[in-house]
Amino acid sequence: MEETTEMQSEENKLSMEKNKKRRLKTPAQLTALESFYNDHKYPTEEMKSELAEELELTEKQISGWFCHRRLKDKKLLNDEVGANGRQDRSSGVIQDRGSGLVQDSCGSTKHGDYRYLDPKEVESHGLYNHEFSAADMTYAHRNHHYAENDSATDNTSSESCSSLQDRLLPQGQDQYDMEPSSHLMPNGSLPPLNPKGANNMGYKPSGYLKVKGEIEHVSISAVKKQLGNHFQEDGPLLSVEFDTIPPGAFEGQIADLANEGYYAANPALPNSPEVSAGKKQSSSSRYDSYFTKLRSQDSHMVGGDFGSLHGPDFQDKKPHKQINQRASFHSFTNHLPHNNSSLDLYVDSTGEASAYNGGKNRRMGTKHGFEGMRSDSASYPSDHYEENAVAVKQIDSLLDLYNNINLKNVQKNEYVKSKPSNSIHKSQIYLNAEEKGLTKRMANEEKFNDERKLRKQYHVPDGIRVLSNEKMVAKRAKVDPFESYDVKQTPLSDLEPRKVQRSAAEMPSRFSEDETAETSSSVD
DNA sequence: TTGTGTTTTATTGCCTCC
DNA sequence: GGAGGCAATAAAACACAA
Repeated sequence: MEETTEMQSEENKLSMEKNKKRRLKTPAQLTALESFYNDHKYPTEEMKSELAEELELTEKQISGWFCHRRLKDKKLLNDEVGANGRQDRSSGVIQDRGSGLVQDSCGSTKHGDYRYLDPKEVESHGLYNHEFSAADMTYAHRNHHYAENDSATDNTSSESCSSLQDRLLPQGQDQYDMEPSSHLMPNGSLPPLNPKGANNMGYKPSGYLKVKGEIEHVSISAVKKQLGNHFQEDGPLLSVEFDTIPPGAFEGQIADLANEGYYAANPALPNSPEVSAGKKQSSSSRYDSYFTKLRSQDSHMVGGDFGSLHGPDFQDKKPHKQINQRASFHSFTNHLPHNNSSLDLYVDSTGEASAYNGGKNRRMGTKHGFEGMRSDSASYPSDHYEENAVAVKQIDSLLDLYNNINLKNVQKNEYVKSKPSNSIHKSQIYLNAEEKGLTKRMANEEKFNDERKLRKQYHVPDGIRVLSNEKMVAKRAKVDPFESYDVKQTPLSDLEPRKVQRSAAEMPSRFSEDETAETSSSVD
């Protein structure tokens, strides 16, 4: 009797061990899932089964994972909103528009959260592919108008179609990178932050926040634009405290606007940080179809040669910004946390990189390009290396499959033609992203090595979550006009070190606690 | 080493839509 | 009624400080 019980318990034990209650997804699986989630938050059955097959998981697991992933996104977004709610209420009319955006990133339809689009609808209707409805196009067009009007301070990411941009910027990373001044105050100091958000979120502000930041930036940049040369980057912070508008400032800009469209001719303000120059350059050229194409591609895909864009001054002033910019396109390959360490990173002049993670266990890949990506994706404990290599191949094939599908649609779309940079094949994007990804990551790693612990604490795959939120917000907002604005919340990876470095006493007195994050986005 | 907090995974129940 | 999704919950796995 007892014997049988023992035997049964033994069997149970074995069976328990065999079917562990909880099995952690392998890093490779997570990478694949995250990558896929980036593009498809609501995968179809087909996708799920295929994914399940590729990853050797059950469809149930896949479904569950996606479900929880969406919940996670939602929760994070809610946290973000909660942490920044007061700021939202203080943003006036423009903010109202922003607040109209739905916070929920999970696409729950039963609560009527999404007044614009159901996420499923978005996906099934191929918003990615820009098959907008008339209303969508109207909205997008309006948005485009905003983007164009703000292009004087806009940056290279000012493509009006956020979804396209999302496709272009799988992680939305380059947006941050293209916005160097968002990380620095005009005097080179670090902008104040929203400590609460930085603390609590553990990842870059995204989605609603980003949109909201951009929304505010519209007004700020409009003022900047109008001020033109009179705008002082090192002056009082816009939206917080304005200098008296110089006499004639508006006339001059009106004339400029009349002559040059909305481009506020203001080349390279003396004190203007790279953004101004960079943005203006990129935006001003947006209407030159050819150069737009080139620059757009260059900026987006190559991360922009900011050295040439901004000249040596900029480089001298903000060397680490250059690093950050070079590091644009933190592609989807960088989905995994903990693989950041600066200690042994080196990027030589050819862009070739050697990276050995000084952390626990991540040995980074050594080459850029796909190899870099793969090694990146496979930068896990050695026992996962082989597995990762296989999985990354699987990711490639999966993403290619769906990306190609999307690409076909994208290429069909006439709208895309006006946005050349957006029509780039995603695989190409990935390729470029991968080329840049490693250097960027390494640069970031070098830059943010000190905060590695903090990041680890949150298990934040830097790009993913942010992009996911952003993408969702953008989708639901019907391609928010301000998605294209370059104003971003400074990535947490940028924020945290500053948070550490800057004590409260160092904070500019004019920043209230709530203003910090807001202003940091507004300043640039 | 241990306790504690956080994250991730799995399960269940309920709701909505078809 | 079934499918799919969300929300709540439990528990394992993990990270980290003492």
